[in-house]
Amino acid sequence: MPELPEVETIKNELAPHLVGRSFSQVSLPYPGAVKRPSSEDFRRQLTGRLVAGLGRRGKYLIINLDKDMLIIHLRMTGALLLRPSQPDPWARAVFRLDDGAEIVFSDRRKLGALWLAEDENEVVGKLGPDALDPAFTARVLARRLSGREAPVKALLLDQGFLAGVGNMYADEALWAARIHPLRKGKELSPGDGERLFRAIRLVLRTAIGNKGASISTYRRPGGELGSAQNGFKVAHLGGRPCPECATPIQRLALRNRGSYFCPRCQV
DNA sequence: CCCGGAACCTGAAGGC
DNA sequence: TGCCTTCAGGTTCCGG
Repeated sequence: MPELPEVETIKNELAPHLVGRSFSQVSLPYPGAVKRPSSEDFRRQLTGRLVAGLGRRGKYLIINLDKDMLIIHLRMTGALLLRPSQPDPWARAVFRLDDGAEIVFSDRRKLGALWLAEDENEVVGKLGPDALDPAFTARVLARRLSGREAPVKALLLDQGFLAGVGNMYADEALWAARIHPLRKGKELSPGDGERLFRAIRLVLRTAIGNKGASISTYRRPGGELGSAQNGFKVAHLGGRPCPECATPIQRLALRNRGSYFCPRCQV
């Protein structure tokens, strides 16, 4: 599932193909993928636009244009693929560039979303601090945790609390910080908060270095897999021994999501 | 504001 | 073999 490291990888690998190019043709096999404006206006207004640069806020990819910006969220199964060799049955939008290249927005479950916006805050305005933004510090995290009754895992998944962390990396960060996923935000000590902050940064940076995690459908723009999943300690590893103490990793359901943790290390 | 649950989606996997 | 249920989880919406 694309979380911050996956979107960052896609941004980095797509940029050389996109920056300085313009969109010569946009087609929408699934117009429902466009959230704003209407799919017809989206197509018309995007055609001919020049790409100035790529950015990211949380899990949102932001393609800055000479006017306006194209914002893409991949949700669960979305991918942006360069020149797919086979016809893609899950193509929801196809962007042809002025050099003949094609970028296909492929999304099996149709949960992904596209916007054309004048100001990014129309789309990402309610996000919390980006997990890799220098403005996000241990002090900021501690302040945001204070007084919160919700389980810390639920807070990490709330993009209004912190933008970029999803289910996999929340589990990895909580394991690295030795914090049980059900601990309430307000019950975390200053030491817990400091360890959690460092764990979040380390886990995300390591995953970016490994070009993201291909747990299920994630592919990089060239079709390659990421390798971050090979370094996972607990995420999706129910029943396997904890790398620290060999206790079997447990799974619990939190908000309809699988949460993996070590019942001995994480208290 | 805070919290938890359902809905949106489709394909894979498992039970019987 | 085939039908049915469950699971996968990022986000938004809604009710308490």
